[in-house]
Amino acid sequence: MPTSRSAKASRADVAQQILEQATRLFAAHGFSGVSLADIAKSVGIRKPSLLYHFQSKDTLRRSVLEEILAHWNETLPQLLMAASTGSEQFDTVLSTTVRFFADDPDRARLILRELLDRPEEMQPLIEAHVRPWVGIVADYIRRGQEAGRVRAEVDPRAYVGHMTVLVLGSMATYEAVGSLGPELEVQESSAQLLERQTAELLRIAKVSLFRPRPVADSTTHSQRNQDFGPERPESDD
Amino acid sequence: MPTSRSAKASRADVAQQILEQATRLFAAHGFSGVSLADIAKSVGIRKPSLLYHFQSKDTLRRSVLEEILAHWNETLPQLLMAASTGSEQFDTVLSTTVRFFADDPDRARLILRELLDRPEEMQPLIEAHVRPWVGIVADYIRRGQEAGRVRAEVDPRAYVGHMTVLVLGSMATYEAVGSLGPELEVQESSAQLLERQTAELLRIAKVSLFRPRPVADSTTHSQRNQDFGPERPESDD
DNA sequence: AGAGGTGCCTACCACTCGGTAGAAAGTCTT
DNA sequence: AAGACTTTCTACCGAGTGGTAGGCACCTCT
Repeated sequence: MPTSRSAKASRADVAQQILEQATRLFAAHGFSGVSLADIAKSVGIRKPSLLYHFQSKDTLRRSVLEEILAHWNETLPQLLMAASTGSEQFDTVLSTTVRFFADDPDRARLILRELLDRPEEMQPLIEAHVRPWVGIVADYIRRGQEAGRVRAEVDPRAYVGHMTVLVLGSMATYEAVGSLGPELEVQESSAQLLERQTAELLRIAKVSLFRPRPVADSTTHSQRNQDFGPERPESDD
Repeated sequence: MPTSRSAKASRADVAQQILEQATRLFAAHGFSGVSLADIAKSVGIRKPSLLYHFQSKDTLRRSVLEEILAHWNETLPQLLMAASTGSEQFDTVLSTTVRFFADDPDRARLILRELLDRPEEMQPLIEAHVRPWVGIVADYIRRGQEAGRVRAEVDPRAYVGHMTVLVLGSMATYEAVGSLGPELEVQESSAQLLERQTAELLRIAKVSLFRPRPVADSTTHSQRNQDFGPERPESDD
């Protein structure tokens, strides 16, 4: 076993570079649209060197996917522990999910591609990595429905499914979709575009979940949020 | 030029079969995940015969895409003419879009893949085929905002973009996403699953657009739609 | 110094890819 | 029946694919 990692490009370092480039290229062109030589070239090595670190192309694909899911499993539970109330937990899951994919849209592209290419293989991964917090959100929604805060017609699990797809799809295609966006003449930066998309996703997710607050009358066209529910833990009936 | 089409498998017939199988296979495995031999085999011919009908693999890809867009351009304007009021037009565009992809989820998969694989190439196609009715919807939303019917914070074009992605993504991955759905023990048929998805998409699209109707108080948990706006053409302020 | 391991390389393999050449088979017109 | 045209076929091509064999430089430990 190696004892010191002083010299340049230790093993883990190269493997990490390969993973990064593979993620980028698979996300952009799909698994079968990228050759091992392409990936090796973008790392600056030859194909057999790549196969020294990952036994096969399929191993590399699985590693890329696992890295994303591992990162996900590191991120969410940690933030979730800080949230005590159900309302905070819901907010955490929602905004963390959106930001996780906004931080690196390649993640969304890659998972979306896997969902399209290998739905049967993704099914158990969804079970393992998504179910737990689907449970948290679903429970919160159910309690919200009992309290009258959440729209009765919402099916908790179906809601989570649709929001997941909305986030994945929006982030995966944010350039093409964003170009439909507001009629700005000025060019928006990618960061700005992503920020706007993120805010809008959160809005849609909340508004399609929570019942509107009962407001006496709405004669003014004020921009006040009428049904952003989770900031108000106690329902009023 | 051919004068009679009596015999079996006229030219157009074979070309149509090729298009259908190519659509199916490209949707399932992606453009680079399918070989011309695969497509030819599923039609029951050899590869050179396929290349007799379509000069190259890329020609075939473009033809598949064009066929879908052509079908789309046949469907929508026709239904749109029947709709007189802005509210009806909005409803038509929304439900037609959802049903167009629910009718054949392969359409959604294929377009989503193109969006991922070739965003630059898709941009002008989006311009040409999506802009017109984005305009209709955006105008309707803007008028709705002036009348106070539509949430002021909605950006019309961004809204259309997100709804498009939501529909595409939901239909493209409806099996995987639907499996997260309600906790039914009974197996749901694909048709039922798609029907449920369709209804939920329409719900989300409307609820995230229209302002809730002012209701005096909501002490009962009635399932009455509180903010399905478009059935009520005149606003009340 | 030298043994052993690590990481990368060149060279090569069998196979598949999209695409072409050109002959054979069918079909229609006269 | 004969010619002309359309459609399909077999055979083949060069390029590129994932993957292997084996050597070579380098580092570390004894």
